[in-house]
Amino acid sequence: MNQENLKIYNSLSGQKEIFKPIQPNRIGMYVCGPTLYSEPHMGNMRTFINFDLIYRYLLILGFDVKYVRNITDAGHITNSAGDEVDSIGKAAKAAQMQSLEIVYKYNVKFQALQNLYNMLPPSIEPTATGHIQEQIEIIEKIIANGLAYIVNGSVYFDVKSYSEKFQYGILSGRKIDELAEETRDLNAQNEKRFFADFALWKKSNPDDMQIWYSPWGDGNPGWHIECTAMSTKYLGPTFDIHGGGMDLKFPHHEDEIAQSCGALGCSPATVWMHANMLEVNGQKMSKSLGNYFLPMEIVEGTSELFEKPFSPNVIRFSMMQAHYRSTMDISNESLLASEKGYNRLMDAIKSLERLSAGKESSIDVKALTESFYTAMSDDFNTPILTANMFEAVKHINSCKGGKATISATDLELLKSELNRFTFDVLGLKKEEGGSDNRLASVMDLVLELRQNARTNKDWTTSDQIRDGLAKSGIVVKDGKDGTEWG
RNA sequence: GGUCCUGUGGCCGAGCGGCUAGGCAGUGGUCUGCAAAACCAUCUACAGCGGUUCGAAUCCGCUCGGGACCUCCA
Repeated sequence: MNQENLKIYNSLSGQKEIFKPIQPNRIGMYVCGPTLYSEPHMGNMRTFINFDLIYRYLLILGFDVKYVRNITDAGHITNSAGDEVDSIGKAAKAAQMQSLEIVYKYNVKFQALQNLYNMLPPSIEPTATGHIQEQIEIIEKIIANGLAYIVNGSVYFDVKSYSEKFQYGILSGRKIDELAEETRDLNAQNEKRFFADFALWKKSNPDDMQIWYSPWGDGNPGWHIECTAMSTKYLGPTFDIHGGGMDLKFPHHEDEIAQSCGALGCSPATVWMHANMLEVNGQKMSKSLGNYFLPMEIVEGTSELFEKPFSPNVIRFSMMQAHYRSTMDISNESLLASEKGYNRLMDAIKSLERLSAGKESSIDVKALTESFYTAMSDDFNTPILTANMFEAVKHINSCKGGKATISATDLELLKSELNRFTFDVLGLKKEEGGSDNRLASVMDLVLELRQNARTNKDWTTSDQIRDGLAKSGIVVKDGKDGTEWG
């Protein structure tokens, strides 16, 4: 399996396409990151975990990937009704903090969550406030191209003029005429000439928490312009992959396309990828519905929705059992099921290390490991990948039980590929432990004593040892060729 | 109201014209001092109604249900 076989579903065309990087072997990828006005919830994390998976697999295929994920730390005042919706400023006022204090606070948490869920750091995590100048420059270009207008210190994108040269709605499939009918009565008194116009720069209010200077007066950048400015700066006018949550498709990504075309004359990305929503009882997890929970609540077991704590690995694995383009329902039951499956996989990987090779293999190991690549190269199909990995699990267990065999070559192949896909692609964290030599020698002694008891059919003693160890979290399993612990 | 997605067995979740994934749970075995695990076998499916086709969960139409976006949102 190689780079040429990779297929990716492109939201722009609505179909899977063979992926062709703009430059051979190199990929520029931009993913819309979080707005840090509160702690990211599990739904937010799903998107980032999915793009982490995609990033990881692209690396495995040997691409040189530049992965840019922004941090939105500027409040945006872009509501079409003209209302103030500066979420960061609002949170700051409520906490009697400054805007960047709020952002910093939640950024620390976000970075910790990245670690917790074993996400690789992007190549760059640029911030909106660090790129005000770049945003102003893009806006100036759009104005110079006659596709934006200034009203009372604010700048708006002129969707009607834009539509004469470009197709507004190309990504989301929306048509301006249809949009018009629905919203015509919403907000009549508005600075905007046309309801679909959106703010590139918004004049500040006296009580704004953050204000920047611009050629048009003091104000705030519009919501969409930061992504255009930063993606252009770090990846160029057109790059390979632009990703984000499904809910950003319209208007955010649509407007990004308009801004890039309007300023630079070209669409920012050749491939658009959208990760689908995490759901609770069939409904999108969201702040406003209140059906969300925080990543730490589930790991610590403090959420009422879950009867016990679940490890980040289990949560991540459970996400990998759903496709990134499908909605995923998370529940106590689904995590319990994933936890058992996860343990099964991990046990098999441990068993694989101890497996001894036979003369030949009773199954086609090469075809099996190739199926891992086939699954992932088909639009990152992790449910198929995990299904195929469980085929490997089954075979490992059969070998262990003496009902199947594996050759030395195949054993090495399976070891390297299964480990690669488990840890490097799915991004499950290797569990530490087992490296403590002192514990290992103590356990050898304890298990020897227990074995003596078992030989003497002294079940009271042997069970006492097993139960006692269980209290310390050490599980003892009596197998055919001796006792395992872990 | 508009645009789009979706409805798979007890649960989660793939497949998207033929060969009926996978995980969890259930049932019956094997193994086992017991336990746990594992292995083998097995049972529950493609919302409904029509149509296209030699053949449909998979394509088309209608009906019913669920959801997303259209306003900040991962």
